[in-house]
Amino acid sequence: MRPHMGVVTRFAPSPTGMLHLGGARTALFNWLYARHHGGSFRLRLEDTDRKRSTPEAVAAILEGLDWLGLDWDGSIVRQSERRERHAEVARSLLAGGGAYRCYCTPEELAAMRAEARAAGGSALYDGRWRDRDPAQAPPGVDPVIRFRAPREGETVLGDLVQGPVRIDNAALDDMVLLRADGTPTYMLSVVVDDHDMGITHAIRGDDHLTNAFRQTQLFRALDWEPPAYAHIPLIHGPDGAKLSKRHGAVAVGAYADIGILPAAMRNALLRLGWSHGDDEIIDTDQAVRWFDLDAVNRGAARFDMEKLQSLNGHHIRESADSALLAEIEPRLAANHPVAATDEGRGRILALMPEAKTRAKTLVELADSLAFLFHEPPLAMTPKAERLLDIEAQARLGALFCMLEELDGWDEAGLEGAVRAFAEGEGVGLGKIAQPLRAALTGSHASPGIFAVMAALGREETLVRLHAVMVIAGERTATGEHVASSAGAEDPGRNER
RNA sequence: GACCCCUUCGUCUAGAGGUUAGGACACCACUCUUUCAAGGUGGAGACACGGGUUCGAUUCCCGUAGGGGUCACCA
Repeated sequence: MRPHMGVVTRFAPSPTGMLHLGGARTALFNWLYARHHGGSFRLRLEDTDRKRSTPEAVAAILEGLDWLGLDWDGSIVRQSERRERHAEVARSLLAGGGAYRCYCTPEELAAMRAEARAAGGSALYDGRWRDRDPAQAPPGVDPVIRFRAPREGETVLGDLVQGPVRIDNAALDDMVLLRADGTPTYMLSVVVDDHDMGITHAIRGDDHLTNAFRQTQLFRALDWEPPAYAHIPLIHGPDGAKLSKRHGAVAVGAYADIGILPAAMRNALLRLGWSHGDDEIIDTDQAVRWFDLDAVNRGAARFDMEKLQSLNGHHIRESADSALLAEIEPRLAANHPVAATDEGRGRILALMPEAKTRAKTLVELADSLAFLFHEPPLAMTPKAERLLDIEAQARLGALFCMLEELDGWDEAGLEGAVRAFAEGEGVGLGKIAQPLRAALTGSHASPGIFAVMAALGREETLVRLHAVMVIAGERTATGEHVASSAGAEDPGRNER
């Protein structure tokens, strides 16, 4: 498809809950389509159900879109504020015979449905007031206004994703346009607003497919041109069913919390149902350039957390160190105020190039760097504990003295010095690096040990090493470890 | 139940009437290596089934099965 300047898309959530994965992807596709064609992307809140719509949900949706980086054009349209316009359209339809008053009570309708279902059919309104004389209206019943839908023939939808889809008009009933209290229903509001807003393309979930037929009929009755519809497949949970609260983390905010980058989220959502050959890592500029509806799949997709994390890892690695620092600084500073100082930021930045190749989420990234701010003596993981055996402690003592005398303190110099030290000891580098890692980080796994030493700085490195030696000394003294010939009060000094 | 949609490795997907059916995640092995990752190399792994159409179908058509969606004075 060629860029089409007149494109107007919209994301039209009903503010009854969080912005979930499905809605986020619908928003993304509408946004991408508009941006790709140089058109505009509008936001409309479908809050005609006053009982279920909440300001909290509105806030959550806006926050979600903001996080995803999906900006809309123009002002937000609140459907509830357009009630009068909707009602007016319904009245004009009524005046022209395109709609009629129905005096059925909810009980009557329920009975009708039960009957239809029992007879093995679809639970449709049978149109009993369609041609009935309003003079027969029962007293005291406020009528609803129903659309006089065509009963013969079929309605064909040229869906941009699903292709041509047709349905017998007999399979559709006369939907309610205006409730008994005079408020418009969703079905009416969408049509009027899509028309008034000049929406050219309605991209939405597959679950709206049957609505499209009804809406198309309404458009025609009003003598308006319906937008082009594109019904994208739903996102399913791991069990293959439509995503819902019971699937756990479906609100986009939950992904922000676990440290997913918006760029990664967009990438993941984009690849669910849309593809561009074998491309997997797609940034937003490319997405805008490449996105079009003809490459959208028709089958539903399941959301894969593992793949999101992998994608997130890629996007983290491609992020600037300073951007990542800004992301994790608050997370780190919550437990370690030093992290928010120049000194702290310096340490984080020094290790960022190393750390970012290892993290799949910002949470992991922050966690992997937290040791920088732990106070010696460091808490040791069991594996780290095991690395610091008597022999290792002795070597660390000797290493401590060597490092104390070392000129300069940069990564390359440290690496050279420690390698030389290992050689002098007649052991592989691992025999030195691992205990050293345990002593400096409290863990058996960390970024490269020389980068860690450089980031920590000479003083802190020595303090941490010393702390380990002191503890070791105390343990030997109290007989906590079986003393070997190397075990003396201070392994460092003993070696000398 | 009625109507509508869908069906390629476990998952997301590419693909063409004739391909060794490609990639990514996950998995396994090897490699790199100071650890863990990342990276590199390799491996295992799919066209739901049955009929057609055709010289040839995984690809086109029709069924079947399976999955999903919709059937409100909700959106």
